[in-house]
Amino acid sequence: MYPRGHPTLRDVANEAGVSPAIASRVLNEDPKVRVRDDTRERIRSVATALGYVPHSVARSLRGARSGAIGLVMHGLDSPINVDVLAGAQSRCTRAGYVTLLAEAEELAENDSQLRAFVARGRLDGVILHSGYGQEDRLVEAISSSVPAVLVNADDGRNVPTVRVDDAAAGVLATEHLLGLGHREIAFVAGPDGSQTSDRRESGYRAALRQVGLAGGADIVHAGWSPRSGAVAAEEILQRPHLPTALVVVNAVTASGVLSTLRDAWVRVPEEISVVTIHDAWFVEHLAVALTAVRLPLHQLGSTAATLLIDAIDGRSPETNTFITEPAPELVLRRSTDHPPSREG
Amino acid sequence: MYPRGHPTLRDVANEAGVSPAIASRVLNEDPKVRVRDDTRERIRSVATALGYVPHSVARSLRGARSGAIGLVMHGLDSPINVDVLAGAQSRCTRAGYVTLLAEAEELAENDSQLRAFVARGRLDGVILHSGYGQEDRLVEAISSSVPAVLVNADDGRNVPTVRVDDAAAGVLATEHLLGLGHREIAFVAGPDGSQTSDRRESGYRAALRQVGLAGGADIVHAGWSPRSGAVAAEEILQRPHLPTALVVVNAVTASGVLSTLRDAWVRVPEEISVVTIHDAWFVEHLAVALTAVRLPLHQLGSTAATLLIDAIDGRSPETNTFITEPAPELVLRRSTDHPPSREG
DNA sequence: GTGTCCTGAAAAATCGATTGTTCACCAGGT
DNA sequence: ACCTGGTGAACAATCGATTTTTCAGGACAC
Repeated sequence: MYPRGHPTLRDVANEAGVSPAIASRVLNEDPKVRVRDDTRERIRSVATALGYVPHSVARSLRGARSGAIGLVMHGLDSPINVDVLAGAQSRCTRAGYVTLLAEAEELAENDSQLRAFVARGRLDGVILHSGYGQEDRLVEAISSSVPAVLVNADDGRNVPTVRVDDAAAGVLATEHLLGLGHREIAFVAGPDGSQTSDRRESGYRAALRQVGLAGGADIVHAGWSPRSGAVAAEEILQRPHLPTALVVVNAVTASGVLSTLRDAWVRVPEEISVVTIHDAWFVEHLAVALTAVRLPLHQLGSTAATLLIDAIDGRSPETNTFITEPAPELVLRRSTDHPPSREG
Repeated sequence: MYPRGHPTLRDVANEAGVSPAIASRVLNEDPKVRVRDDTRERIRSVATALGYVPHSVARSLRGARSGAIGLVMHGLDSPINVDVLAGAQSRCTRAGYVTLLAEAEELAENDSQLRAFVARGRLDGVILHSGYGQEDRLVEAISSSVPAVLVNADDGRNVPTVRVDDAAAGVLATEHLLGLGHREIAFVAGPDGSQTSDRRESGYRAALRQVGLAGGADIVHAGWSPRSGAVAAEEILQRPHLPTALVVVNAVTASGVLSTLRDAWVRVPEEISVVTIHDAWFVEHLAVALTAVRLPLHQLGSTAATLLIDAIDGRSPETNTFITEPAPELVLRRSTDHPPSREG
């Protein structure tokens, strides 16, 4: 081994009896350079023999590229966004980038963490999982330092944005219930300010309007946690008149809703139908196997990564992209059926 | 703005009429240097005015530290390990490190990804989520390049290892069932080669031995997926004689087990009790709210990070650490009760 | 014999910050 | 006048790889 542990390019060059310059070009297969075959061979075999590994930091410093992409996610410990994360991570990795992971809340609260994350030279670009409201400063701070792509945000900033068709998903879920004969359908929404929830809600409203039920919108506010879903369900159960069906904004929220209904001995779907948006892995294992709208969330992540990489490579990406393929799709399970008054 | 976008230290120094050397020392608050107060002020205000941000890559090159820690996880899209990931990520971030995320399978399969990840200078250390078997090459490749801490692996390598007390969790789950009067208890195990599963199984066996049921061990092999749990449950249901209780190695596997039991109209816990190890968020929302052993997985991640940071700072960490605080704990829910023959 | 061209490779500058060494200047002592 | 000492800051080397520029030496033509 060498004094400081790893052999450097200079060590390889010395050992091969050439200059670092020519060693660099040979090892990087620079086509614009003419080298004798035996020299080329010698350099290569010395590099292998010494176990030479390029120093990524030195390379970045000179090359102005770090080969790293930042992933800023909400709620790392929540299962909601793992698909997006996995899709983005996988695409970045396959493209030869390494990925840096950060949590949006931490970054927004802690300036020194934010600075460390976007420190110059560290990142070639950032994928910012967004649409949670109240994140203008973060988006601004990040997108002014490095190329960025937003995931799930509404458009309206001058930063490229990618999202799935949440409104269509809301329509699909609601039309399914309408088709089964339901007319009293409540929407269990996410937290205030969530653009994702708002778009799904607007789909729900649109579907109601379509059948002339414009005034029938019935919104119950919850959040992204099982607990908030449970609270919303309790609220609904205290009404004198139950709706015959629920559209729940999200699968995690729905898990809380279903558990509360089970504990209150309200039968699903006999007494009340439930459909959710987001076909997560666990929905078929909940208290009742849950009918859900499948969204291409993995694609969402990977497409965001693709767009970002385009931007890094200098191709300016579209500013507003919908993932339409595969299209949102209803996955039928046990939790939806005709409303009680019309059963059979 | 400056030619290449961001002002450099030299720009700040020029603007303030000093040398880069003194600017660096002032901005880093080097105590060993004497500077007049007005000079100090001038440098600081120029830096602020110009919006100077240090170039992390240049700093790393000189300082031999990158300020980055690698997190290598199994199954990023699986919910099993998010707690560990979140714990490690959070601890690293708070300590001022950024975190690089990679998937163990990808790295093991793809040499160029592995090389990009452990390229010299990029990482100060790696937390390697382990214990899945068949990963010797990966552990070797990583731990020979940078300081590393293994999570969940058996010891026996010369790499520091952290884990929770899986055996104790297995004992706890099994003793709970024994205490309820069960004597025919099957263990639904993880995949072959999983050290985590093996340790939990050994706890199960130990608890049986403790009450003189050494020969009563009944192992059904499954895996980490809901599907594998479902298959295992189907296998059990085809027996002429059902066990009265199941210990399931993991909550995700258990979700498949429970769904299969529900679909086969086998009542839990009236006909069969089920307990799982790993009190994930969703276990209370499954087909039946599931009794589970809570493990300090978040702590596991954060302790691994702490040990790694110690190692990076030159303090050699213990080679074999158990997370004992908080201790494994049984969380009682609906899925366990007395066996049918003794009910009441 | 000298100038030109080409090949193959070395030299040196560069990326931006850090850090050990050196240095100019002034006050005070002899 | 001359040396000493301390202050405040500049100088220059360094980290490791990349890349532009330069150069040595042989072949060839005139």
